[in-house]
Amino acid sequence: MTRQAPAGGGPRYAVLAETLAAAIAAGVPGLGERLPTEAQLAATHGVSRATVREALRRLRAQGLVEPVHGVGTRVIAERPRPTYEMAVRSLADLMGYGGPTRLDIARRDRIVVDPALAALLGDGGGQAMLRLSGVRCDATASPLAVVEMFVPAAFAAAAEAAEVGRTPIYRLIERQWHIPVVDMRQEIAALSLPLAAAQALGVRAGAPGLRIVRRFYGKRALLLEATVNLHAAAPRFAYAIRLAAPDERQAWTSGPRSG
Amino acid sequence: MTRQAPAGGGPRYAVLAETLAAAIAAGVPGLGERLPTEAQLAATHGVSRATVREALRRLRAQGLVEPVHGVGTRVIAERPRPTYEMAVRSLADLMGYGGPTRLDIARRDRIVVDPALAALLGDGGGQAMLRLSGVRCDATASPLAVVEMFVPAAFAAAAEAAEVGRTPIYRLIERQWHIPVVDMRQEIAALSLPLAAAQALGVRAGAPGLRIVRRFYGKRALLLEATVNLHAAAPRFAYAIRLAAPDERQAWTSGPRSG
DNA sequence: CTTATGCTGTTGTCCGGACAACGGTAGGCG
DNA sequence: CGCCTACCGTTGTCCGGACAACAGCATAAG
Repeated sequence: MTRQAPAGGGPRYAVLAETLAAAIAAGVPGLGERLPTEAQLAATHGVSRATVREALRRLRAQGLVEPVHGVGTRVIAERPRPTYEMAVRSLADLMGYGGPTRLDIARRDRIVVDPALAALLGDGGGQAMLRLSGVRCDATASPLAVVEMFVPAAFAAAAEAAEVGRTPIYRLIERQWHIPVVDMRQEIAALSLPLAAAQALGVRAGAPGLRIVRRFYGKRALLLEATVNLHAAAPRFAYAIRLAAPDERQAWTSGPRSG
Repeated sequence: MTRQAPAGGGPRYAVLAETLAAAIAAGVPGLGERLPTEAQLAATHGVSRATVREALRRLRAQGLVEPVHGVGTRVIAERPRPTYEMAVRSLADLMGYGGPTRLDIARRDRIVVDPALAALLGDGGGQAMLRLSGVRCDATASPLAVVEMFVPAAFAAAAEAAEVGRTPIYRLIERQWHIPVVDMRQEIAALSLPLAAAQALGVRAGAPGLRIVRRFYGKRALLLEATVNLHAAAPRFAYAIRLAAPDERQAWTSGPRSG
């Protein structure tokens, strides 16, 4: 007899978790209300409090409930929110380059963000910034992207480090000022490549290209870095990302197999 | 006396977790090696096995270790991976359309995936599929994208539902066969728009466009749906996504405050 | 030499209990 | 009436123990 889901079997905490999740989905207790106390659940379901806590841990991982120390466990959602996470584990991987790449900085200059650039970056109008311009190449030194990086004047010192080109600027900022990136926004669009970029990428001017604008923020929407990458069209370049359901999902859609 | 991090205080499991994390960062045990057994850790640190397991649970949440039933606990990373998650909570939000949109299906036909299409979809060569072709429009009925959707023949019945166009196909499949999407891959590239697509989008043939290929998978890499979207260039269309550091981060950079 | 069997060590599950930390409330005090 | 304090219920932490489920290995059987 095979039982995949812990509908009537499996670990007791899984059974209890499913029971409670079903009850919450049915609206008892409703949104914002409190579950019975852990001791009560243990008594009514004939298990120990440790088992109840394990079940509640699952519900918490699903975002259904939230325990409050000294008060109780509140229902904060009626259905589990399906969250997906980037399969890439770091922002660096997010850049989407398959193999190792190198960034050659050709020019550094200080600019003031004019309205046109502010519209592109979505932020920082009138702000003084350091601009780094260069080309990113793959292992065979063929050009992958024309890159412009913008760093607020306050963090310009980070761009003086010798590692610029090998280490992302936001990481240098994090190291020097201890401001971690908590938010990143990315905007991808097609466009006709301007002459200079087309030449650098080895295609004719006006050829279709891919523009990726990334903005990195610390806490309180503090802009740390903005980059504009211009790529050639397919099949020269494609930007691939992968989203996966987090591991926990397997943990609560099907218990550990047995039998 | 205020202690923020459980460096020398706080819950014992937090102290133990920090100790183990520091040891792993120092390379003992190294990547791929195994931690001492839970019983050994309990003995050497003078705590109960339950406390050890709570500490290991933290390390696991950070992606540092992975316990294997009946074997031991292996080190799978030397440093906590900063994982970022899509700020969007559902795959539907991922599509990146700001407002409500409508999809009009113009044609349905059955095809067999030829090598060229297999290369584009990255999968399913020689497979029989149902193809849905149409145009996605925004609220003002101006065209946003030319869409082609491919559904394996086994799931073609899902595309017969009346909700096609309002509900994603993968959701219809999930409802009918109870196969959830656990993996999604997306590939974005620039290209010159072919004549038909250019006309539908109201731009001249050969104008730059954005191609987004999405593939949805169930368990065991089972292809559920593949879509190809063609968009006009900036500023007509841009694909925006946002990544945020998950809440957990706070949970393990600083233990529960006290004092 | 290959296959089946049992043993051993490890993690997974579960129990019952105890005290600490915390939020909210009722009562006492000014 | 307003403020402070003690109390109570609840979750957080921690203990010690027990058995089940599982992977890997050594041994025995074919």
